[in-house]
Amino acid sequence: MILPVHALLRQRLGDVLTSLYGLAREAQPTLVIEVPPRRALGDLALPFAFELARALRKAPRVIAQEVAAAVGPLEGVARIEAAPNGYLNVFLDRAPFLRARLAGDVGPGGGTLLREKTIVEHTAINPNKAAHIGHLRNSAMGDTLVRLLRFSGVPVEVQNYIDDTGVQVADVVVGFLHIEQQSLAQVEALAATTRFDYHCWDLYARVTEWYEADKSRLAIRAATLHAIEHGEGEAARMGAFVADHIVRCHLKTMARLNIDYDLLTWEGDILRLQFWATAFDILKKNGSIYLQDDGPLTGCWVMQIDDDLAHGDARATPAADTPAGDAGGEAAEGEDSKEKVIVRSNGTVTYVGKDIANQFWKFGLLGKDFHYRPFATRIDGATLFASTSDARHATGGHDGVPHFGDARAVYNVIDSRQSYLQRLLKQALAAMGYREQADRSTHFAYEMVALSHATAREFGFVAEAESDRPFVEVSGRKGLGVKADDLIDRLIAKASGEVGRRNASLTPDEVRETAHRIAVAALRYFMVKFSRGKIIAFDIDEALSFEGESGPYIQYAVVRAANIFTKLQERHGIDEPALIASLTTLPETAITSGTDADDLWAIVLEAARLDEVVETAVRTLEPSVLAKYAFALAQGFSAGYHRFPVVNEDDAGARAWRAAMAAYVRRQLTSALELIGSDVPARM
RNA sequence: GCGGCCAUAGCUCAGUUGGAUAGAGCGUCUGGCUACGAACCAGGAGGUCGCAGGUUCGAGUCCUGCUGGCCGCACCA
Repeated sequence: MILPVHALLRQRLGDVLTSLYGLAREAQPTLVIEVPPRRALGDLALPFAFELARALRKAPRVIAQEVAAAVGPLEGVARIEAAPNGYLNVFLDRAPFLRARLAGDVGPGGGTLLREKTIVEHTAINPNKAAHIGHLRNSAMGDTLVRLLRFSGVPVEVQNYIDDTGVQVADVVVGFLHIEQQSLAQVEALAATTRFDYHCWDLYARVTEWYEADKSRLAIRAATLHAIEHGEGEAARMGAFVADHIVRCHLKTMARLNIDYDLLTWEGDILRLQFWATAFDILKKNGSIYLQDDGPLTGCWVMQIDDDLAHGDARATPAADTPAGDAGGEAAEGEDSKEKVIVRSNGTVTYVGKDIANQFWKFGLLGKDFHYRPFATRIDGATLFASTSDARHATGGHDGVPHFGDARAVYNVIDSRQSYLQRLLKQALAAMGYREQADRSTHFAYEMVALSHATAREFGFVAEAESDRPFVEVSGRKGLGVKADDLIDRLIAKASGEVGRRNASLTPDEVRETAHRIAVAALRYFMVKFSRGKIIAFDIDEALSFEGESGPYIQYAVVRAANIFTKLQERHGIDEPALIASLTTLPETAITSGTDADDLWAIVLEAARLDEVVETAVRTLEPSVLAKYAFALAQGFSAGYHRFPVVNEDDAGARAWRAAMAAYVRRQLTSALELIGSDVPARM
């Protein structure tokens, strides 16, 4: 871990800049710390002298020289020198650096993040059909964000929002009742004996066609939706059953990928517990929304869309936010001002309204709470809770029910097509005067997953494979897409073949377990290796490949590092703790002098940067930063693995320091893989 | 029309508080298993960073304009 070194350097250099040039902390440039391109130049580099050159009327090189001369001894730092071009280069004390980290003296910590309760909402799949590949990007990104935050010491609550009262559930209910003519009892029997989520997948596509064949049938959908919203009759009971059962299917699918949740929040509970009514009162009193009495939106409660906010962050210039309350005035001034309907003229609330209520609740601003019930068992054996409207089913405030909601920061993991609506949420908070909450309300947006042409063809979607675009869009509505479980199954099957071929001594169970771990690494790495703003053209062959830039490549590096210690034990009778202990007495030249030493050390230094990389990943909300880092580190290790033999090395000093490098890389890569939700098999 | 995102090697992508010679995977060509496991490694070829201005000691990165592509801007969610 490198951040403690950064902190030490910033502290001391800040002092030096003050005493040398009379610069107060506020007057100093941010002390950017980077890694020089080659180890011979140093281990850390600071370019602040360039920035100060003008203000101090001195050449960067002179500043760097003066600072270097004034720094004095610093723990863990071998020397600091000014480069001819003006960089200040820092050389670390290599052997003590690695010893301290292997001894566990330097763990994660020292970051600058807000360590207060944070809610991350992700997954939120409509509970009406099987999860598909597109959903996996959401869940993989969201879960990795959660792990990154927790690694950084932030307490996180993971929520999965379940839209059990929406049109998509209604559509499947329509399919069962009107196309398949099934009773609730028959549907229950079906669910008990089939892949229910797959059945609903197909049924949903049929319902879409059924509507298209006769548009008048859309009235049935409207009636069914109304019945579900009001909890009336067979349709409502069937809707509840479908949602519950499909959610359990989704949980199983996600659990296969090491993804789970603290709480399921059900939209139906938001309705039944009148969360909206409460939020509505607040917004009305505040003037944030008002009844439109003129024009096409007559009879609707609408919210003024603030153009300043529409541009991005709800950053507050005092001029921009003070008069927000009087938006109730006529639209006289704003030629391009818009209104968003929150409550329809028929009195029903839109999705935005429900979301506003939910967002208020997440921040503890609603003055109301759900009841809670145990819903399922989590991966680690703990209880997954779900919201409920019924106090009788609730476990109350005792029995170990955590205090849900009431967070200081909220991340909503939702695809970028919903950016506009997510901005409305921020605006609603800001308009209410909850400026801080608006600022800490973050839309974690990402682009969609499409299919490559080859994969689209492979799945038989020929008609959709237009040639003018580099990818084919998936559509749950048309049943066009790759189901998550199918993909996971194929990955496991493929990996099983490989593992079986390479490890004849493994039992079938061991093969399967190993293949599963490899499949998870492959899939989850693929889902996070691209930056959020990129559309992924999913290609089955590329995803199934375990070579090159992949999760399994990283796992393979860790397995090899582990094997070194197995062999060391076998041939030299030395285990990892003994080896680490021996580092204090053996010569250090293998890591301190010469080209080979520089290259060995470079791998160690890179391994130490995990905490720095995690901080960057969180600051930029870009899990791909971690993925790329883990791959590069594995790559560095793999190269070193060929160049620096351990077990076959005769020199005890070289052997020990090389092994120490392997031990540290192994630990850091294992942590990095954990952050993308992947375990490391013992063999592969 | 307004707003957001995207444009870097043949293909897919990194390059993240502006910094030292623009990197990686795939593909392609050459070489390496008498093994700490070749799911690997070494090396070659491959780039006017969409275009034009601007800011700066320094721009793939920041600003302005433009071009091309995608997505939003519902009394759907």
